[in-house]
Amino acid sequence: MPRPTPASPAGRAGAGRPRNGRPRSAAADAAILAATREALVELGWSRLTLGDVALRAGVAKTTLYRRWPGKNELVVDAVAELFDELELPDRGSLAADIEGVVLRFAAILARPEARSGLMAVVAESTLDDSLRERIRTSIVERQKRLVREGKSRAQRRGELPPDPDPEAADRSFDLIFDVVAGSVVHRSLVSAAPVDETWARDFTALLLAGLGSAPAR
Amino acid sequence: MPRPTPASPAGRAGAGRPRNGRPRSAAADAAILAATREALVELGWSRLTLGDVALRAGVAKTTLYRRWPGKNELVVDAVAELFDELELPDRGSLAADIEGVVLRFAAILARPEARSGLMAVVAESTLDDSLRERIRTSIVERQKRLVREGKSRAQRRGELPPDPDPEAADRSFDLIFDVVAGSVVHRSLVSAAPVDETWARDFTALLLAGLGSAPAR
Amino acid sequence: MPRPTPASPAGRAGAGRPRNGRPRSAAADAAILAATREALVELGWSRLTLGDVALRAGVAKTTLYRRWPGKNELVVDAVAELFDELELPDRGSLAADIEGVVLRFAAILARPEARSGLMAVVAESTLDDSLRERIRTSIVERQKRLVREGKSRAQRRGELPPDPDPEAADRSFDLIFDVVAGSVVHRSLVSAAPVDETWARDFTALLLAGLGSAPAR
Amino acid sequence: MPRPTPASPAGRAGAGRPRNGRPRSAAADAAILAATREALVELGWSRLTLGDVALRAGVAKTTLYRRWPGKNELVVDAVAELFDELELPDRGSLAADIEGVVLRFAAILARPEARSGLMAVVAESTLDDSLRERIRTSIVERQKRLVREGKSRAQRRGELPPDPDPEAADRSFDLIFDVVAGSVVHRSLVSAAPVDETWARDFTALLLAGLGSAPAR
DNA sequence: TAGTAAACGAGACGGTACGTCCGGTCTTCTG
DNA sequence: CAGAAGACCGGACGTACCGTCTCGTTTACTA
Repeated sequence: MPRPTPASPAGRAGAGRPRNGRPRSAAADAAILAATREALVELGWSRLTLGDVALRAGVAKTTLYRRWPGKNELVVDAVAELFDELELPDRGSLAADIEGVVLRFAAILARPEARSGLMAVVAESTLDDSLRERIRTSIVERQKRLVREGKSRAQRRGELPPDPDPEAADRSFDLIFDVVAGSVVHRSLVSAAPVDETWARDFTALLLAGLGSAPAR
Repeated sequence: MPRPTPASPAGRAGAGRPRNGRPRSAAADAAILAATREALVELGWSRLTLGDVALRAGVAKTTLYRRWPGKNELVVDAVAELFDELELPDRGSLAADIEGVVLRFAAILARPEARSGLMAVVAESTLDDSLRERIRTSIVERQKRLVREGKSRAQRRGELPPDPDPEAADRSFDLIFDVVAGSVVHRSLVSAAPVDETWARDFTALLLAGLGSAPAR
Repeated sequence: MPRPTPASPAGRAGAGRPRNGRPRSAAADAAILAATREALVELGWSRLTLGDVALRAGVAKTTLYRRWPGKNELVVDAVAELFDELELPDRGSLAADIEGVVLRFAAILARPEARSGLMAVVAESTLDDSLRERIRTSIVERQKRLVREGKSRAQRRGELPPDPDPEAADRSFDLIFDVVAGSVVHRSLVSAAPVDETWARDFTALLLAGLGSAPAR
Repeated sequence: MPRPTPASPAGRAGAGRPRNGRPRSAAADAAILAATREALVELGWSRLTLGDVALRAGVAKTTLYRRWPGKNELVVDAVAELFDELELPDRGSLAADIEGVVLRFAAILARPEARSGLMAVVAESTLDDSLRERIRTSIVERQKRLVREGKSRAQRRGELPPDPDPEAADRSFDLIFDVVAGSVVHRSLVSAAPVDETWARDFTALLLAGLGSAPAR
């Protein structure tokens, strides 16, 4: 969680600025993000109020606006922290690894703060490029590490061939990420059906079969 | 679109009710839904206001509330109409059919009123079961017809075996729907990358390979 | 109190406008002005809050802002009503009439809502011409009637000569008004000393002696 | 102006306290009072903010609060300085002396910082006794010297009889002060009419005639 | 053809949240 | 230790929408 002071002006680098004046309270950041998640659970995105978040965090509204420009940015940061706990333990085979990550991802999506927060900011991002970028860097790119690790682990095991063509590798890489993340999200949020072991096994079977013969073009 | 008067009290059936009094203007419904889509394009879900929709539609706020209970329900109905134009022309092979529907689906998602409207109501539905149900019946179930038709068409062509076990058939049916819809949505809204012919071909290859050996278990 | 709807766009004339829509609640106006005076008593001008006034009046803040542009205008109207109760009963002689009006005027100024309200809006009016105008028409001009009546009554009694030169009459008229009102206000608000019968008698003696020989020039 | 450091804890007198540490900047006091008057001119009392005063004075808010308890007290001190420049040059006759002081007093009231500052603190003082006391000692009592001097000068010239009864003398003294100050203030701030030589002459005539026969009771 | 009942436009209503601003206090670093 | 800087809490500001309500008006069907 070493996410930098959220609203800091991009990059922020090291301690150059804060020479004068009272420094910002470090505790406030954590309290605000925690309060945001708590409010998301109880109220959902649309009924969530910055005044209410400030109240829960024991902080003045001013403090909140000093650090985040608005509700969307705050929610992105609050939700991003949830996904940092995703890990990919080595279960011995590619199939088991995939099933594992699918179930863990679904477990996070089962939490109300993730469900409503994530979808709402994605919706907002359709008309706000800076917000989309914030989501991409804070959440999406951050989790591609899981696909990356699973793949190289499988290559070490010999379950997948090494990448001959780096360009094609990239393409299949992005494809897999979209298929895995998209399918799980759709199943759990839109179809509103459980992502249980049965579904995970079926999905993994489909994906592995596709992967095996997919070298595409 | 023969969608029934939206806020009508479920069922409704034959014209038993409207015995006397001025009937509801049929034009108003269409004007309101069109105005809603227009406002979604310009403002996105969160900045869209019902007062503004009423103004654009040349209608009083009262009229709007007489027909829909709130913003979410209105947006669901406005967006649902967009998806009714999805068709599945017979392109001669299962692969071509899948590529076709993926591209058409992506084309709809490329329209701003669909992007922000759809994701926003999905987000809202995480804490509102009746809204989720409305989405399911108005949008999701409605489009499963495409998968159903593509599948039976492929079975007629002999590209897919007939369903031996109806229970397993249902499972694979839902799985395919989530994979197709979820992957396209994730690619276009979250990854913010284009769903072009290259991607559609790659995705179709992966899916078909998986389908071939999927009955697994 | 036939004071017109306060925020009405100047003049307003008769009932031409309110053809459409729900009409404004007449009761709300009275409740708001009463609540304003109540709050002035308890809090004074600077601690008085429009939100608090709305709360006391059992009215939404919006309603308040729909009728008055701001705190100053509201307070002017609330205070103006207080001065409408000033009367000038005929006590038989000019001296007795003056003493009477001085005491009644002082009695109004002794009420906290008048003290702090009046001075505060006068202070604000030093940088706001429209506010000064509002004070002039709503309060000052309104009360000149007292001087006018007292004077003509005295002329009828033969205590004062009839006005030969109307221009000089105007000048002495304004002078008397400023001297009476200014002295009483200064005594009671700045010097913070009581305007009792003794003071009223002394002041009246001074004024009458001055009046007798004042036509000067 | 040798007014002592305003917020100093009453009395204190000689340099007993400031034994060690950095001494308070003497320049800061003057800068703050000047900035206050400047802000009063531009903004009026209600829009004047302490943060803005500190900024104009080139001083931190902390420094300001160390010396004055709040906005009202600061404004009283800033306005009080303005009235110290009132003098009463000997113009040879009582009538000329009165006309002179009336015009000079009006000239000060014509300055925006005096107009809005003075009336605003008077308004505030209606619910704050300590503020009223501060106004009385800093402004009102201070200027009674003018009436005192004019009166004894007139007695020396033989224009007024010596005071036989000291109690009655006091009463007429206060009365004259309220009439002069009150009339000028009311004419210039409430009636918003000019206090020019014509008005000053009319007013003086009225006052002198009243004074001549006023020994009251 | 008249009556009647509902839908309609307009807009005021009580509320809630917004994002900003200011008042006073506090905490840090510099002189 | 005074002072500059600025973050902090609290709370009012004036605005924008919400969803409801009350009007006067219009438009069909029914009697």
